[in-house]
Amino acid sequence: MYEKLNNMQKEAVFQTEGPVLILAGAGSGKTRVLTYRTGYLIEEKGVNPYNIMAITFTNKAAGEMRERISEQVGYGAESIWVSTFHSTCVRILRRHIDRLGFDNNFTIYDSDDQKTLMKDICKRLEIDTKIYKERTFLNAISSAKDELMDPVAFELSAVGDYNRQRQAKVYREYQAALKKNNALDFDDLIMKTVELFRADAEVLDYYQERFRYIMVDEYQDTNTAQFELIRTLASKYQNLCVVGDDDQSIYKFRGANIYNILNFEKHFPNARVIKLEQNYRSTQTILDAANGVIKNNEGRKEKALWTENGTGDKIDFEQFDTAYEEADYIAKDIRKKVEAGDYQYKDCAILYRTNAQSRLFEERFVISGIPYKIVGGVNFYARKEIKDLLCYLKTIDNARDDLAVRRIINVPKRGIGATTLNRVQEYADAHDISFYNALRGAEEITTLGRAASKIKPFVMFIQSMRSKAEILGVSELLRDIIEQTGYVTELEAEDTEEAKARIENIDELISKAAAYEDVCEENGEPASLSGFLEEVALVADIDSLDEDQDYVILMTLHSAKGLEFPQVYLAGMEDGLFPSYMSIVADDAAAELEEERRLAYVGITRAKQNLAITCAKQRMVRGETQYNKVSRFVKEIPRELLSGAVRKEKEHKEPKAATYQQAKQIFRAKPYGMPQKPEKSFGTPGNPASLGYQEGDRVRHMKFGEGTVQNIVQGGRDYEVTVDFDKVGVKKMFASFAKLKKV
DNA sequence: AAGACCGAGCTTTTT
DNA sequence: GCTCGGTCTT
Repeated sequence: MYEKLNNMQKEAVFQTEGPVLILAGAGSGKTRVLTYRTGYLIEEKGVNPYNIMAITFTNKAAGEMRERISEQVGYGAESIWVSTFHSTCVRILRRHIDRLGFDNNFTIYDSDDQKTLMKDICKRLEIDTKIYKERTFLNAISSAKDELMDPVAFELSAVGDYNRQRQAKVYREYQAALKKNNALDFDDLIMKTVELFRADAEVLDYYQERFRYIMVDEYQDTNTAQFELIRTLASKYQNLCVVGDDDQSIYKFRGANIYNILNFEKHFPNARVIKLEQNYRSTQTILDAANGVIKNNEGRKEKALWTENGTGDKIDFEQFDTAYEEADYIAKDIRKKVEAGDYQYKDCAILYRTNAQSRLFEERFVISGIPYKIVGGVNFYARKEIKDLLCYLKTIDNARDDLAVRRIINVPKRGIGATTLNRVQEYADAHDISFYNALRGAEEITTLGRAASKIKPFVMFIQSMRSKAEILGVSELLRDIIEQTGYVTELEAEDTEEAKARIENIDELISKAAAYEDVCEENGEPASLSGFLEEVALVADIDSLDEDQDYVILMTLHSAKGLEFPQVYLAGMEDGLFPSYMSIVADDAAAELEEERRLAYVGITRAKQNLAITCAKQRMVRGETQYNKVSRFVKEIPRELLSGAVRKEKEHKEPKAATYQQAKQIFRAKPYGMPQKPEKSFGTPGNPASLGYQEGDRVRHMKFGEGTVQNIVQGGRDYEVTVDFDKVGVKKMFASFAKLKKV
């Protein structure tokens, strides 16, 4: 079965002992190598699956690897530890963090929580957040943690630098507050684990013994803390295999240390280095373009991708006058290719530099009725209604998380305001107890007066939920919270489309909780509240990509790493946008431009068969019109690889404002983008009767009011309905979005 | 205490 | 252009 591998891949698979660096170019079959290697370890080398660990960055990658390993290995695959850096650390910390003075049921703070906490701290330290931004402090702290620098070390490094000394003070307070709340932020997860290993030889030895064979994917993205974690774990047996591509290192801003991969042979002098350069994904044209771009970077490990896949089509390069036309072209191109049967929607991906660019495409797709899915942007779990409910769960689970308690104490409104909260906080500080415990003894707080009577029911409620939590499952608990707080009832009363979307999200949360319980049951583990909260804290948007559903995928270039699509559109290839203006004017512009270039390389190499590169001469950025030149990266692609017309002629300049307004209407109605499952109306229009109205009927629209249906035409995958509204006149709209009701 | 109103800042990327 | 957060009003 190893005959399926090329010679270099075989070498990588068979080299099981000692440190190994696999330099795997884009699309060179590294996942295959890792899974075969795992199989080889178990079947040929007799290694116990229990002693193997594979670490990735995203849950999606971990899931895929787990799946492919179980196909490969069969028996015993489930005892291999395959997971992300963050969840690995959480699993370890849940068992042992008490040795560092935390409770094992700590909560995990996301960036919203961090900011709230930071705000608090700045207030307490009397720092004016108009001058010194919370984000700046948090970034400084995050970088420090990436480098394993604790507040003491930070302070030492700040000597003579007043600004840095202030940051050190904030850092110290911030850590103290986290500890008081029994909470960790994302960076702490890694750093505390390293700290634990350093502080406790017994624990370290246990995990070193357990993880005798360690594999790390996307190694070029590890930061110093992650490197130290891996190095420490592997130091006993030295069986460390890392896979990465320095050309795809795109997370420097997040602390990724490219020297982890460039200097691997220095860290592990007896390391074996294996290069995988044969590409199985793309056409030679695409690879030539990618090589043409990346070769302009210095300080990289020399590699040249090649393939046996054949030349393939040229790259379609198009420049437009405006970003609207760009979106329009891509939408039409996708439609054309889908209707010709060349591709399904899900074979197409639009990649861009910034999330903000997604909006134009979204508007265009809504109007054209093209199903799409945007990855990134506002995370499901960051939405208000979801966070509110999760904070109820957090409060029930961990009474020491003051942040969570404060968030929900007046949601829904209980008539408890800022003044009351401040008085409770003062009391809590004075008596050195948690916020929640101060609430429990509200009668004792003399300054409160009558407000104490409003607090009592809240405390009673949490207490009762706490005892229920022992018996109820997470989903039942959620339902109970919703029921008793009247959260959904309140939303129903609002009776707006936005409120409905929120309710849908809440339903989705309940299903996710139920799904969590099911999975736990299957695995024979107890479904704990903490477990659910933890899972929820560590999911990224990219994890929700579902390959079974047919939609065009829109995402940033960063999110696209590790994925591949038959048809890729690189949109907004303009100097100032990509490479970003920030990188062009940066102090270390040369280094930043190299990072941008790697990002371009990642983008190009996502394409399997077809690549289109587009840009616009003019686009709106932050309400201002910008005029941009074609990206320098496009110019680095050999000209003969490009085809496509530079669009000069103005094809039917339809009144953009009108369609724009139309799209906006639809937006207002559906503020959260696509539903989780694309609506039926996308694929199969069904018959006109399913609309529930016909020509001549009186209908009501949520924005336009009442009107008379003039015409219903089947247009592609949906019905186009023309309605004469009493107030606003004749409008054409798609049935699936208009949500017309017969009156 | 709760809702309305207005101005600032944002947009590089996120586990 | 839009969103968030702060202030002002009731």
